[in-house]
Amino acid sequence: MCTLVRRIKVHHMRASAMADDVRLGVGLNVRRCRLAAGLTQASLAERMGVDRSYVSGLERGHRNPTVLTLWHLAEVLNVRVRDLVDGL
Amino acid sequence: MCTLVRRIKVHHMRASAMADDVRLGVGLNVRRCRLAAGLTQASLAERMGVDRSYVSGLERGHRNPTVLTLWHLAEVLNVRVRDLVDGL
DNA sequence: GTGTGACTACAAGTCCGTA
DNA sequence: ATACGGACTTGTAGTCACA
Repeated sequence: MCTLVRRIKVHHMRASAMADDVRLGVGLNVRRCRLAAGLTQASLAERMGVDRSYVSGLERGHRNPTVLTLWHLAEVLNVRVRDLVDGL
Repeated sequence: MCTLVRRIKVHHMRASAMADDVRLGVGLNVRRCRLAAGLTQASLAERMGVDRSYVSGLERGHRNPTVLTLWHLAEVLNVRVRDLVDGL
């Protein structure tokens, strides 16, 4: 499981900090694309067919979305998935 | 463009077929990058700290990895996450 | 218009094996 | 060296009421 990942992957940084960075990076990308599209969290959530609170948690880096979720986001935001993982 | 065509066709396809396309797309990208790095599934799995059977299922499009998993893959494969979501 | 904790269902990911 | 499966634990998806 992920405990193994931690043991192996800790080179110079703390594993939990890296994980947070990744999630927050995606969250900020989502927020940037959402605002660029002129959408509120509520309207984005409605177009995706998910709850607004999920979008909220996502943008704040509290969620670790799957590639399927990223793809749904990209569709609604009219961007590529790669734009949502920018900086990673 | 391919992505645009896909986005249009989406309205006429079953949702599960789209999901399969996304998962398989990631799987093929992973396989391509892994072979380019000269790694076996076993060595990739070991370096990531995940089970080898997971890598197998991933490359065959049977898995829906999270962004954290994609990031771990990218690190070990020495590529960017965007390279793993190429074509999406 | 957004942040948050608690919640259930189901998928992510493990560990064992087979071929 | 890889595909594939079963049974298992952990975590994500997705929701809700309330701040």
